[in-house]
Amino acid sequence: MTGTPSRSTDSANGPAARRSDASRSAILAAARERFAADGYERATIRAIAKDARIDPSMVMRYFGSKDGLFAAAVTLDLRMTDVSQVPPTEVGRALVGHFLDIWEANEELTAVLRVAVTNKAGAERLQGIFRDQVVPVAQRVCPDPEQVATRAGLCAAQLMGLALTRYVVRLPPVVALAREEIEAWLGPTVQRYLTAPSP
Amino acid sequence: MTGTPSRSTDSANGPAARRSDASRSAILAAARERFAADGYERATIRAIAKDARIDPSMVMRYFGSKDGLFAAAVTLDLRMTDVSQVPPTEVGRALVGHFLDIWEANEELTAVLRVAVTNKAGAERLQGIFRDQVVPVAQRVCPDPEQVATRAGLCAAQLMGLALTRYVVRLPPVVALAREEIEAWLGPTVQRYLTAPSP
DNA sequence: TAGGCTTGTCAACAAGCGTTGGCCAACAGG
DNA sequence: CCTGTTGGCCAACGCTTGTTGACAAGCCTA
Repeated sequence: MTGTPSRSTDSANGPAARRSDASRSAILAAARERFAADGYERATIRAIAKDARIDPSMVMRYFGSKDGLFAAAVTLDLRMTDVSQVPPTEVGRALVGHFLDIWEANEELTAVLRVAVTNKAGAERLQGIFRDQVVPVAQRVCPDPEQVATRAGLCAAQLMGLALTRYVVRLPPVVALAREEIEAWLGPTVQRYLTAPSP
Repeated sequence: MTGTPSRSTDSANGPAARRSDASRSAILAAARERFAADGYERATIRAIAKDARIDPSMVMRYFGSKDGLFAAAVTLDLRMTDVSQVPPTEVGRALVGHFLDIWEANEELTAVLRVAVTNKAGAERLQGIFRDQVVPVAQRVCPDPEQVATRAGLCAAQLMGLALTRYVVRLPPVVALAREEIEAWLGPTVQRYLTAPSP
């Protein structure tokens, strides 16, 4: 998999592959899963270490503390660059679909959301994601630059509400929705929040 | 069992006033506050008891366990009966306003939301509130009886998303919104989810 | 082969948790 | 008065948590 562990060239090859990389990534994967399923407090270092089949003290050695582990495990990239390529009237629907993709691809967003609710650092992480990744996208579709933040916030409220009810609280009617239904219902909403004239 | 410590009339006077009622309600108030601010795990019995200026063991005596305390502290009544009195075209806006009222009147809804994210019993409590109090209201405004649950779920997603971003995660642009702005933006959304033809 | 990092195991620590039971003071009814 | 019930505090229990340090085995270089 890793091919050459690169003992020789260390200069431009990134941070020098270590023998423990397998353990590191096993811990990170287990951590993501536990944080997503249990939230911050109930995702214990001991449980994560057990999932990764490793000693809890190794988690501490590699990541310093539980906070450090969370910071290392949850680095979220929404990959929202291609929004300018869809027709302007379909931006809402495309964004809804994109978020559904991300939400179902892995558990990182669920982890962020769950942790953000009970942990201050988690909430700040989510605020940062919104500021650095959501607002800039809204900036490209939104007419009035003064309203960008507000409109992005409205979209976030709608999309995170969907995620909350569908993936976390699991309200039965929201869980039962098909992908196309979600796009058809929420697409126009997001579209309006982004582009409609201010009411 | 309980005997009759009541001084005078015990027949139709409810559950017989006790000498400890002041302590009981102090505990319940502190519990609501802590659950809303910290979520289930971090809202410790010891902290709640300290807020209520009482010994932790009394909390156990009165409410049996931490689960029992949560069940007793968070009994949520959305008071959603008067929806039939507003003009049918204004139902969405009225509902948004009503929820803002409830959310800002006390901290119970925030408590339910925060606990529902990390605690299974909390999630079931929220599902019950949705089933028993939200869906029936939608039933009265919604044309097609087969779609009532779906449409109620969509409204819940939008409204809980607002609450999540405004009162829990505190995204700055959402916190900054004025009440009229929220009603103007979300009202039409909720209205559409409830009454517009299925897309 | 010797010596220094790295990776891993094990046992323990202090702190905090929910929970329990015993004890004392204040009250109530006879 | 005495007696039983109630309200309250205190000290402790068993357990789990994040975190630490000592120590053995493995690898790499010299």
